[in-house]
Amino acid sequence: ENTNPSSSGSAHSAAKEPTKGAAPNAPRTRKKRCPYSKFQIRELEREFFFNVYINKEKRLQLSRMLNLTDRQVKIWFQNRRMKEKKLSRDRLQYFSGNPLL
Amino acid sequence: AVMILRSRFLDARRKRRNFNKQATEILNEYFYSHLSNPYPSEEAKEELAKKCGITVSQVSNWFGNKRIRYKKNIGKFQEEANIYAAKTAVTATN
DNA sequence: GTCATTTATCATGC
DNA sequence: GCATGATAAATGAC
Repeated sequence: ENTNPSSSGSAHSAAKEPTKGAAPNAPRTRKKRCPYSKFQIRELEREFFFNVYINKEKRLQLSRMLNLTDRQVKIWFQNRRMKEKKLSRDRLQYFSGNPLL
Repeated sequence: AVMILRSRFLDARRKRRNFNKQATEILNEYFYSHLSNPYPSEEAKEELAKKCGITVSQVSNWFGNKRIRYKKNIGKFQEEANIYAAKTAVTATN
């Protein structure tokens, strides 16, 4: 399902790389948002269930298994923690003021 | 009963419902009267949320979508911008 | 690290 | 058929 642009070979073939020698290009293009596959989400969620904060070792391991960069896995956990916090806020707001509780 | 509430909560989060006309009116009024800096503070968001009968997150979502969609196609919102510009001008004179 | 945001994508309303 | 609200990747301030 997931047609990852960064296929086999170099794991960091992103569109931007700061240290590129003789190319002081200022307009570094923002990486296009690519939704992750069901398999990738399942594995990320599985690890998130065990520990909300992931180790550097497990992060590297996961990134290799899911064909993602370390940065992507790190960012995913950050966004996932924010999502969890928002879910808690929404739950509180929704169930508060409810006559059934 | 708790499970019913929980399922209803999950469904309510997934289903999308349009805001009523009055809420959209209030949000647009703020947006076009702060077009140079359409970034309401946290306090302003809370006040807007209260006046519109929606949550602060929904206010943030509305401004996020409005900013990007306005920037992507200013021409499409020109008529709308003129309407609210005139409206705020009238309220300023009163 | 958090967190507001940008952007694209998803899902629904009509 | 797009308009619109919500969510998912990605960035940057701090």
